[in-house]
Amino acid sequence: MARVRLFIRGGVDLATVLGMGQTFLWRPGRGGFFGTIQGRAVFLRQVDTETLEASASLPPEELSALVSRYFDAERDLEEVRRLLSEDPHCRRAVERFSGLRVLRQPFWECLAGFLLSSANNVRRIHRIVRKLAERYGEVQPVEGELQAVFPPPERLVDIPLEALYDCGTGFRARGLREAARRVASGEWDGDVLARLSEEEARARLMSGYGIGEKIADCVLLYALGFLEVFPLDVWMRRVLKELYFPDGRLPRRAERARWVRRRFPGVGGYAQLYLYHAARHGVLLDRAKLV
DNA sequence: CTCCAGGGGGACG
DNA sequence: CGTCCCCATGGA
Repeated sequence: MARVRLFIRGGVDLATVLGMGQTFLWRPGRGGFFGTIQGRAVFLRQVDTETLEASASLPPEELSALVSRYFDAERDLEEVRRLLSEDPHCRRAVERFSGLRVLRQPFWECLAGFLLSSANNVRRIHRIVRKLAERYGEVQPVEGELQAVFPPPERLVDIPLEALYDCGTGFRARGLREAARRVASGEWDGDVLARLSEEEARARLMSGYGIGEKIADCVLLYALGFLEVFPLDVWMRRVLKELYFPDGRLPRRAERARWVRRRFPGVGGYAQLYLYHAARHGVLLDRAKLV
């Protein structure tokens, strides 16, 4: 069992980043968080704003590299925050919430999580993911506890849909299993997709059942490193309508993607992350009025 | 009971 | 192109 400390450039708010809805693989416990990275049981703890401590059954150098990549630890957030602050609404969100980061998650675990996100809520996505891990994932010891990791794609390929339903997946089971097949067979490979153009990678993901533009964009952003991608979900539709087009009418669906790309050049993913989090916490929108 | 949750597919006009 | 309904499920 190795335990390492990592420096996260620009800082990180661990509890927020792990719980806000860009990953669904973490549960709080023992003053930190237990979860899965790349099929490994990992324990994470916040030491100070720029320091994390990580434990796992791995050589220290491998653990360090795994977690460092996960948190995109070398990214210069000051530059990102500076660019975001040019937009008044993003600026408010940045001032209110420091320590948000776009994670760089393992491809399969990210894809599975967002396949389960459709017409769902964050708490229940967590519950479904945990159920799948408990039922089909390997149990690994970490930090004095036994942690069930999220199952690799090969493990889900032959599970009957009814068994997945029983974990609470609902109608998302078909898409999840089909995606597991493509990843297990090598048809979809995160390293390969990450090297394609944004458009080509998105198109390939959208060829999968249950993966439309929004879910594809979340995977491009949170797993494949396309930081300019701005996922358009229900919250962003509210934000655009209330904040950016308060009088006029919302641009047509196809128009919105181009609009956000031009509005937040190069940092669309961070812009979306901050707007999403702020809106959900009633900082930019009157949440009571909308929900 | 209805409505909604970080959607998407299919059938319509 | 847009709009409608359906897809499971649990909480408000």
